[in-house]
Amino acid sequence: MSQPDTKTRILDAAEQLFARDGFHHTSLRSITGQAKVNLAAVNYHFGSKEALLQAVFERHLLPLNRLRQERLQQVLEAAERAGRPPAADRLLRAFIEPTLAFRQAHPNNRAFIALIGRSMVEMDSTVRDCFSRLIEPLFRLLLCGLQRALPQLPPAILLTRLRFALSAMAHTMCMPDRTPLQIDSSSAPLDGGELAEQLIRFTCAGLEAPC
Amino acid sequence: MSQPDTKTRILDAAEQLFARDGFHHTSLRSITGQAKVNLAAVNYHFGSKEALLQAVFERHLLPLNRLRQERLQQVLEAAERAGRPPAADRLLRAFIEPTLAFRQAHPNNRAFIALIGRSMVEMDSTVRDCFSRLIEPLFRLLLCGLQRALPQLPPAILLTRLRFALSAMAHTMCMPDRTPLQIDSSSAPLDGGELAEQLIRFTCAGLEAPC
DNA sequence: GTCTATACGATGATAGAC
DNA sequence: GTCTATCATCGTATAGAC
Repeated sequence: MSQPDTKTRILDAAEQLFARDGFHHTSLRSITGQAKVNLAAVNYHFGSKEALLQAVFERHLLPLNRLRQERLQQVLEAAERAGRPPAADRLLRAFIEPTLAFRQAHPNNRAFIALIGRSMVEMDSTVRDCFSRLIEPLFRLLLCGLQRALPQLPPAILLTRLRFALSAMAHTMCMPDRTPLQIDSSSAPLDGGELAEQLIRFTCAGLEAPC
Repeated sequence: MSQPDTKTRILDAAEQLFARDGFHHTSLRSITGQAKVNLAAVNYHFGSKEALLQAVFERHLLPLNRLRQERLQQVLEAAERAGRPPAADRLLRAFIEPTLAFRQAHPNNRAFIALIGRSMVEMDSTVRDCFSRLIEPLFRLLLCGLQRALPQLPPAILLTRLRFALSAMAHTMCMPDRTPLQIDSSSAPLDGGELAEQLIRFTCAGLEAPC
């Protein structure tokens, strides 16, 4: 088996280490060490540590976002044809299911999805701004669909509730079984599919609560 | 007006800068610069940057947690006396309202609550571990109360839903009007009290959703 | 006890030789 | 494209003044 090229080796190492240790706790020296390339190769190929983060995001997030956007638009168009508003749970499902499918498609993808979850709730402006640029068009589409699904909610209320829902989603993606509660439950943790179902049920009930 | 002592000046500066820029983007030099103390004063008074973070947490979180614990126990005891399970929304309210009241008690407290919100969703293990130690007994009490309020939910499901709820709470605390959606809503943002009401309504509906 | 000045090793980043 | 050398800045540690 031939080694992937320098750029790919750096991306692979960075994705894994960013997801495991976080952006700021990952040094370029640890990335280049694991990728078996020279320290300066990162700056040559990507320009900076921050630009490397963006490249890591774009490699998988652009295709994944295309998938989610297609699913969302299918739901919206089907509702349009039927002459009734889309169902909130179908919209949420169109958003969540491709993410889960991607995560389960390959063992390496777990690290990427964890990184995405971290980034959705990241307070650090370096990481958050970089991620926000890539994800916001999709969030906007979801909000637009939910406005049609739940026309009784004032826009400000819906936006607030969507933020609640996205926060819950983010945590589910990055730490399916740990935080913010570290409590060691005696019962077995939920598997990926069951967790996604619970997430959809929870957020849907919250979004649809009387106003 | 006499200056507060060195230790307090460091705590004040650190609290503000940690909340604004995050733990890792705040250098000890910027803290000691703003506090107008010598760089080495941090290590003398607190031992390390991480120990300083813990001191910042403890200064306000220990009293606030006592308040929240009292409120939670009042709800639990009132239900006990009435011979019926506590209401989920009362438990959530006992948790959220003292937090909001503290935040509105003094302008400087806003930075601290933002820091707490950041810490609840913090991926970085330095910040999260330090914070978790202080907050987990309270989370445990809340979980315990919710188990009585919602006995029909299997423990694993309830724990999962509580994690969803806490994630939404965390974001509300640290960024009442911005993230993860940066979308500039045309409608006016909700004020603090209304936001808390929406949060209680959302999380309560999610927790009580059929299983 | 408090505080200051200063130094150390590691980091992200860059310039220039090859 | 790659690598070595170098830089400013980071958290930390310590010696010694007051």
